[in-house]
Amino acid sequence: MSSSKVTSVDVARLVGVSQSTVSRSFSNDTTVAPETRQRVMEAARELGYTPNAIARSLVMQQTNIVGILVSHISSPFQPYVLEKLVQELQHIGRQALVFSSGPNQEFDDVLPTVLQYQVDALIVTAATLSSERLSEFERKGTPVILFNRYTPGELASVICCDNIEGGRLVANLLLDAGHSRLAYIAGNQNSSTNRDRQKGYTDRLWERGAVNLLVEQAQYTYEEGYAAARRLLERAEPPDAIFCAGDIIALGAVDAARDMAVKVPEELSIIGFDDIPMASWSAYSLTTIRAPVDQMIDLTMSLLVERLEVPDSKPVVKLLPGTLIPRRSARLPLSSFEF
Amino acid sequence: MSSSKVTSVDVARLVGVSQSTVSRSFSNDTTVAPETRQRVMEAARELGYTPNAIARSLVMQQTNIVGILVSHISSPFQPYVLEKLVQELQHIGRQALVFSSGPNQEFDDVLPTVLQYQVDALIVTAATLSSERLSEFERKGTPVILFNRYTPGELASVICCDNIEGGRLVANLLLDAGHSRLAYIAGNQNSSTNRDRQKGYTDRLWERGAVNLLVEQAQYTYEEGYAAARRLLERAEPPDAIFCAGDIIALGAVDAARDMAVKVPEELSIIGFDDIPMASWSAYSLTTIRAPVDQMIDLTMSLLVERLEVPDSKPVVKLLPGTLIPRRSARLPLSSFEF
DNA sequence: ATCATTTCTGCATTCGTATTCAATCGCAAT
DNA sequence: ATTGCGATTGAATACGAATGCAGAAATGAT
Repeated sequence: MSSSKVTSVDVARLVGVSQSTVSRSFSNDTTVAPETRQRVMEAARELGYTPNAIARSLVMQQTNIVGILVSHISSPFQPYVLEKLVQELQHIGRQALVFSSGPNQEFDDVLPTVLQYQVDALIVTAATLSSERLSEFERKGTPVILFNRYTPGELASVICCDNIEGGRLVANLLLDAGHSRLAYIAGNQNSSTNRDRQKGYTDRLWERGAVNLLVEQAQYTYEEGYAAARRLLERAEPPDAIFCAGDIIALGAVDAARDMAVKVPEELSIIGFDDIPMASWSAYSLTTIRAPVDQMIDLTMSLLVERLEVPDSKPVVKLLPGTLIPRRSARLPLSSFEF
Repeated sequence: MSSSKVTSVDVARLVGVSQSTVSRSFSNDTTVAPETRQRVMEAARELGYTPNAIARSLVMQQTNIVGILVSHISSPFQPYVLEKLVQELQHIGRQALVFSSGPNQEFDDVLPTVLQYQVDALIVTAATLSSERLSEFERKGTPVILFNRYTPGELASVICCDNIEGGRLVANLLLDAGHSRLAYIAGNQNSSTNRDRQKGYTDRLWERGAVNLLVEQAQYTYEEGYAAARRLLERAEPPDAIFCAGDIIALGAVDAARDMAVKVPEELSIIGFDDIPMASWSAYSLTTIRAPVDQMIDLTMSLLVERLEVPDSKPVVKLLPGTLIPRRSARLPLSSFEF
């Protein structure tokens, strides 16, 4: 039952040195007599002293805290990203302060709080952020990185899968394989991932003369994917290929087809996007476009470090190509399997 | 390009009042002339002033930050919990500082950092925490809540599904339905969830005279569940019922059975634990024991608030019963379906 | 032995905000 | 006009650690 708060002053008193010396003992790059440092450390252990990161942050003008804004962690693409980001941040000695927009809570509501906590940087994954808000961070000198979310503008860095190109790739594949009645199941309407995937897909279809596209709306959930696919398959002229805005939707679509006795891929090709873990499960074996998540995270971290350590670094935009993961949910041209 | 750091002093200067008045204007329960407060707020907006939560934390001796320790967010039970916790914390005006133990990084390594950041409380989900470490928090007066992790001892509060009783329930169900060659696929050996589920299951089997139990080890992943189930089914005398330490393992087991042309549930019953979202997917329709997650989270939050606001509140241990969710992956006595 | 250098340590201040205590003002009652 | 009271406000200090500057001690050079 030692006193609940032990400060560097207490340690100093016990050792018989000044508070400065205690402070210096705890930072590696300062000059303290080895023997003194050791006595300080011993006393610290004895008293149960832990440096106060809050106080340090105040004087150092740097918290070592990075904010992470997420929405719908539950969507299976996110947890992996979040976990990795948290771990990588720990790795470079930063902490992750995580904010989430609830179902009906807009991000702009939580941003004031983020600002108050003096985060050194902010990573935004799959969320909508108004540019006025962005500029508040910019003005404060806090770098913002949009992860897998592409918004034009120079206020923030962007690390994103090239969703437009990915959509085009799918269009080409499906047409090359001879599909003729194409469909798209969209994800959240205000997400940039959905917007870009849809745009690439439909643009390319249009360019190649496939103009009759069926489109259904869904949120990024299994259930909505299932329902949307059902609606498509119950039509008089059901599609023979469905591109889904995300894997989670596609998995629902696969099950919908199975439950309606529509053979995948013989009668219906289904292609997803992201390559979440479940896509590879043997019950699904989902053909999909893999977003290079690990690479994106690596890039995010190195960009973060640069923006934190190089004073005049500027925001950067990086688009990374997705790659086809051919599995068994879609009939594709043989050439797709060649790598 | 206004100055990157605006403080309450700047606002005070602009309005022509003292810093104290600015500070008071931003806290609700203090007495400031309404007209003055308004002028302060206007000036604050004009300058882009945001209160500095770090400085406030230092003087208030309270950060409003709650630490959350997670391991393997990727295991599908966790993201939902994490998201909910983060949102609920926001709801009561606290932030979540998230720490993760990497694949080979023990928790004890990150705890010093947690301590440094002066979190008001700590929530630990599914991780191992030595009791020496726990006592450091206790000594500092920081409440610790173990979420879904039961460790004897009075140093921390515990909110946990009653895994032992859950395991017993499964044993009863499988025996009542007439299964005779029972198996268990274990999860991480050092997790309390696995330990307790296994204990309840095997104890009850033993009590009822079923002594020939097959056991396989796995981590909490689909792949390891798949592999473990394969090993079981390749035996000379394969089991006719498998209880898995977690749903994610069970899903792998279902797919393994399917791939080996073992009919589920006709030839093999599979029961999981947790009721993760995928368990209800039509490709699986997994019979499982549902951990009352929402209830657990609600309890966690109210307990947290109590421990933060009531000075002498003591740690609390709460065990909540799991409930059977009968689906189509197991043959069960008819009575199971009656609710 | 003297002075120059290096190494180490203490003093005092700073970071930005909350809060105690005392001062001031306006206004009503006497 | 004087006193008293409540409502506002300002001055000063505390929170805990980092750091520039200047002594002090120790070492080395001459």
